[in-house]
Amino acid sequence: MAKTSQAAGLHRASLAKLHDLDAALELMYYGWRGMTLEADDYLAKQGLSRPHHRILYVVARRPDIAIGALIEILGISKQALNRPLNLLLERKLLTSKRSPEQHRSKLLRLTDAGKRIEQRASDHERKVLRAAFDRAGAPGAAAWMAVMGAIADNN
Amino acid sequence: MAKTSQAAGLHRASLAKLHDLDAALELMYYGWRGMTLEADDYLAKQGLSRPHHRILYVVARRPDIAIGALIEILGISKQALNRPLNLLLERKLLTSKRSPEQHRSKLLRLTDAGKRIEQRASDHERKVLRAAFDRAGAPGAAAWMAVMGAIADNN
DNA sequence: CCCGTCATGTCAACTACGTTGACTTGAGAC
DNA sequence: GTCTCAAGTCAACGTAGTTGACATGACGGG
Repeated sequence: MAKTSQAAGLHRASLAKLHDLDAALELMYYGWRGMTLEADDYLAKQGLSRPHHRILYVVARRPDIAIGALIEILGISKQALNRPLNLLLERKLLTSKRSPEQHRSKLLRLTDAGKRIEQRASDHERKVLRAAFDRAGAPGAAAWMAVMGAIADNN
Repeated sequence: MAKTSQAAGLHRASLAKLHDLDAALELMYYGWRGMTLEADDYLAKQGLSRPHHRILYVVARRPDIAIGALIEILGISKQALNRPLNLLLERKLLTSKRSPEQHRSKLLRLTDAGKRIEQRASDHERKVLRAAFDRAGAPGAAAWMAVMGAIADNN
């Protein structure tokens, strides 16, 4: 796994603004990085990375999810899922059991160790968001959510 | 170059919220994707991808930037910069000239074709932001900027 | 004039993350 | 018994990044 850290900093570059929305555009870039920086650092120390976290995050919120459903949510191929998923199983951060009746699908679930790592990694991200929301106040946070929703739902 | 497109859609998955900030966390993820989806699609059609766009974006805002400075802003190694940069030069989207006095550095500049592609790709991203800001109104947009700034500057 | 340094360029080897295509295995349904 | 479905696996590939080592050309000083 790569050294995703980069020493945690990498000051925002100051570039001339050619358009009125350039500042916003760059904020999206640096915002993503600001949110994920510490989490990626923590994950790297565990020998994990973002794809592993994505799996842990989804399984945490959908216990007993089948592999096919996980593939669909993550939007990657089963071959791409294979490697990180197996690592998580080997490390016993996830368990897979065959469903009692639907014996052809496997149901994924976090172990306690898996839950701990998922929570700590996500906590790093939530901590950053919480600090920003606290500074902005509830109305600011609500506005942020509304704008992000509109951006996310662009199709 | 990969098919970054994925048919432009990939509905947001509905996951149970374990924490109050999970919704915000997911919005950051899907927001980034929502903003970049069409731009990546456009770039893929030009046989380019995100790293190329990052180069074009920076050079557009820092004409006559030297390679070393570009490397620093992008935060990647010169070896990593090499491939995409050379492609852009070959395609004549960028020009490089040696500086008159400081003859050891090379100065990068966009050609007209480079400017056009940079602008169109960035326009796709700005279009998404503009739509979201229009829906939220000026105060909402300002709040979004403030929150994103706080998130980005987390260290 | 030579030497060191600086900016750039390039080669090789590696890791990670993703793709497509082809094939296997095991379970269920008819 | 055959067909289908979920999952697993293998091979080959593309792209994006890394580190390490080394070459080249320009400049500055002794």
